[in-house]
Amino acid sequence: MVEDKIRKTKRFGPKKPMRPTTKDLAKAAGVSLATIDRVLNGRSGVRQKTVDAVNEAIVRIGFERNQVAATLARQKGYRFGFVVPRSGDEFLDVIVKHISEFDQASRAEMIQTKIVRIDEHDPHRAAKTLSRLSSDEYDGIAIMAPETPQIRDALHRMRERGIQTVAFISNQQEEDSQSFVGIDNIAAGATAGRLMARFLGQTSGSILVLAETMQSRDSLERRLGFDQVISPDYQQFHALPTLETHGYPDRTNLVLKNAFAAHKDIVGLYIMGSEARVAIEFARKLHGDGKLITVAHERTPSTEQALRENTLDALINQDPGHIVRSAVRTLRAKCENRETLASQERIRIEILIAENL
Amino acid sequence: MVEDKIRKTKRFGPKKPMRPTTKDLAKAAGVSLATIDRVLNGRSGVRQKTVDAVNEAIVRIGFERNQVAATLARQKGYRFGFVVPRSGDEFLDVIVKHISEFDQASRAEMIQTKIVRIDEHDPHRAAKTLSRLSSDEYDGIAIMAPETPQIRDALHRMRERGIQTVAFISNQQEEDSQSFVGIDNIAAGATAGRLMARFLGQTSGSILVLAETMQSRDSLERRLGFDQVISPDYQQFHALPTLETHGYPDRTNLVLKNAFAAHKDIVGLYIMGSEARVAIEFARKLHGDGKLITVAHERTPSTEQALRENTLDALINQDPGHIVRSAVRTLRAKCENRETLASQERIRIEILIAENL
DNA sequence: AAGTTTTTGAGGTACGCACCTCAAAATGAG
DNA sequence: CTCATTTTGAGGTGCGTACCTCAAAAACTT
Repeated sequence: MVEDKIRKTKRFGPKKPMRPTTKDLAKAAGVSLATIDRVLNGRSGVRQKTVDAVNEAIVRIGFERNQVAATLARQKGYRFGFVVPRSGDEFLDVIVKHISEFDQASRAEMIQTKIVRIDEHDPHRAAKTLSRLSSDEYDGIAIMAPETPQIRDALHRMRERGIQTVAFISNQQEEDSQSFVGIDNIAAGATAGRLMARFLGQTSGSILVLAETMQSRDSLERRLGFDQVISPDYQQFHALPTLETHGYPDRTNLVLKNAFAAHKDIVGLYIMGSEARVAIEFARKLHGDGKLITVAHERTPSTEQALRENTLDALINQDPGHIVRSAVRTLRAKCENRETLASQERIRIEILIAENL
Repeated sequence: MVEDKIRKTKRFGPKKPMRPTTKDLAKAAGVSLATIDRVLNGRSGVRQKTVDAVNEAIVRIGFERNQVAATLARQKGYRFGFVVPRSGDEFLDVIVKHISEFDQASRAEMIQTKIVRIDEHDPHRAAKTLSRLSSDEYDGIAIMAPETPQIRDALHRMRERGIQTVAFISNQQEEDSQSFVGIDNIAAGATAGRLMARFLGQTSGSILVLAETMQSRDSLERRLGFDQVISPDYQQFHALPTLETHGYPDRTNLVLKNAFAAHKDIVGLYIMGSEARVAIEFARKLHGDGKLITVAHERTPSTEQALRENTLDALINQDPGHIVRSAVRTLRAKCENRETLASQERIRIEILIAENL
C-alpha cells in the first residue's frame, strides 16, 4: 500500500512545471469545468462577466489549450476540401498530386483532405457545387477559382454555414493575409521582368508576353509587375501587348507565329500562364537561331525539362507542397479560432534555373 | 433507458468507416492488447513469431497508430535540442530566432525546442558538451557543427544513449537523407556560378571568391559547384583562388584590397560564407566604378538590404524556417520509428533578388 | 413574491493509446 | 515429467479535452 503512494507521484517527486490544464483554469477563474468548456468553445449561455473572468484567468495563468488532447477528444480530426477547376493544365495536376500526398501523410494526424472539382467556366454551376458542400462533411474549404460574383456569394454563404474558407493560388480579392495562400503575383511578374532583363544583358529588342487570358486577375497582376520593371529601368526593351492563348494549343502556335512574323526583333518570351508546354515547344524550335530568353511560371514536368534543356532560362515557381500545407494550417487555425503566424505562411516566389532544381 | 441505446450509437447510425485502432489490431492478430503494445513500442519479451503475426495484421488491416492519441498518452511531448555554435554570424542569429519562434508556436503541440551552444573551435569541449546531454532531457538533437572526429563520436554515443540525431545546415558526412537537413552545397555553388555568369553577360574578367575558411565542407562544396559551372561553360571568366577571411573584418578588408590591387579585371565577387557584411560594405564602395556582379549566401538583415540597394545582385538562400521545421519533423519521425517523405523535407536552394524578397 | 428565464455546477462518458501489474499459459531444460 | 523461464493475457489507470445531462442557483419579470 505504501507502494501505491509512491506510484502516484510518478517517478521523481512532485516537481510540477506542467502546463495549466482546463482544471487549473477552472480553479483560477473560480468557475466550473463546464463553464470553462462553454467559454473555450464559444457556446452560448454564459454571461459576459463570466466570459471576461475566464479570459482574464487564461492570460493570468498562461493557459493554452492542449490541441493534441482537443483533437483526440473531438474525435473527428478535420475534413478539408480543396476546390479546384475541373479542366486543368499541368500545374493543376501537380497541385492535385500534392493534395493527395498530403492526405496520405496526414491521416495519422487526423486530417482528411478531399478534392472537389468545379467547372470554372460556368460560374453558375460552380456556385451550385459549392452550395452543396455541407458543414457536416467539411470543416473547411480551400478554393482555387477565378473571382466571380457567384463564387464570392457562394463562399460567403459557406462561411455562414460554418465552413471556414481560404483561397489558394488564385486570389479572391480579400486582401487579408489569413484568407489567401499564394504568391504576390505583382512581385512575381516583377521578378520575371528583372530576370528577363538581366539575362538579356546589353541586347535590345521586343519581348513577347503570353497568357491564357487577361481576364484573370493573376495574369493582370503579373503583367503589371513585369511592366513595372521593364518600362522604367530598361529602355532598350519593348514589351509587346499580351497575347492570349485561351488554352488552345493551335491558337497558341498561331499567335506565336504571327507575332514572330510581325516583329523581327523579339529577344524575350515571357510565358505568364501555367500551361507552357506549347509555347516551350515553339521556343525550342527557335532556339537554334540565337538567344531568345524565355521565362515561364510554375514547375511542371514540361517546364522542368525545358529548364534542363536550356530552352527555358528561368522559372518562377510557387511550391505546391507548401501551398497545400499552408492552406491546411490556415484552415485549421480558423477552425480553432486562432491566428497563424503570417511570416510562417508566406509563400515564396521561387526562382528556378537548371542548377537549383 | 431506450434513450441510452440511442446515445450509444452517436448521431446517425453505425456507419463505421473508422480507422482501425489497437483494439481492432489485437483482434485481427489474434493477440491481446498488451502484446500489441509490446510490439508497437518495441518492448522485449515477445517471440519473433508473434511479432511477425502482428506486423502481418498491421499491413493486412491497414493499421496506423493514431499519433494524436499516442502523444497525449505518452504525456510528454518531445524535447528537442538545437546545437549551434557559440560564436555566430548574422545567419546564425536568424536561425536562432526561428528556433525560438518555432518553440513558441509549437508549445500547443507539445514540442519543446531548446538551444544548446557549443564551442565550435574547440572540438574537445564541444564533444564534452554533447556528452552531457542526457536522454531524459532530450529526445533528439539537431546539430549544426563542422565535421570532426570528436563530434562524430559524441553523436554516435548519443545515439547509443537513445537520443535521435540529425545534422542541419552543416553536413556530417552521413549521406542518407534522413540524417541531414539542409541544401546540397555543390548545387548551391553551381547556382551561384550560373547566376554570376549570366548576369555578367558578355563581359570578361576575373571572379573573386571569398570564404570564411576552406577547411569547412560547406565552402569546399560550394566552390566545387561554382567551378563546375564557370570553368567549362564560360571561358571568358577566370575564377581566382578562394580568399579566406577567417571571420575577421580587418582581414576581410585586407584580402579584398590586395586582391583588387593585384587584379585589375575583377568583374565578379562571390561571397560564399554566411557573414557577408564586411565584403558587402567593400563592394558598395566600389559600386560606383561599374558593374561588379556580387552574389552571396544566406538572407540576413545585411544581405537583404544590400539586395534592395542593388549592391548585391543575387542571394542564394536556404529558408531557416523550413530548416527548423524539417529538422523537427525528421527527429520526430525518428523517435516514432517512422520514415519521412524525403520529397517533403528537401530544402530548396532559393534564389533571391530584390523583386522576390 | 412568485414565476420565468438564464446561467452555472456537478458529474459522467468517450477518444486512442501508453504504461503498469499480476497471474496464467506456453515453452524450454533437465 | 517436473521445474524454471519466457511469453502472453486480462485488467486497470491516466493523459487533457469535448460533449452531454440534469439539477441547482442566480438573475430577471411582472
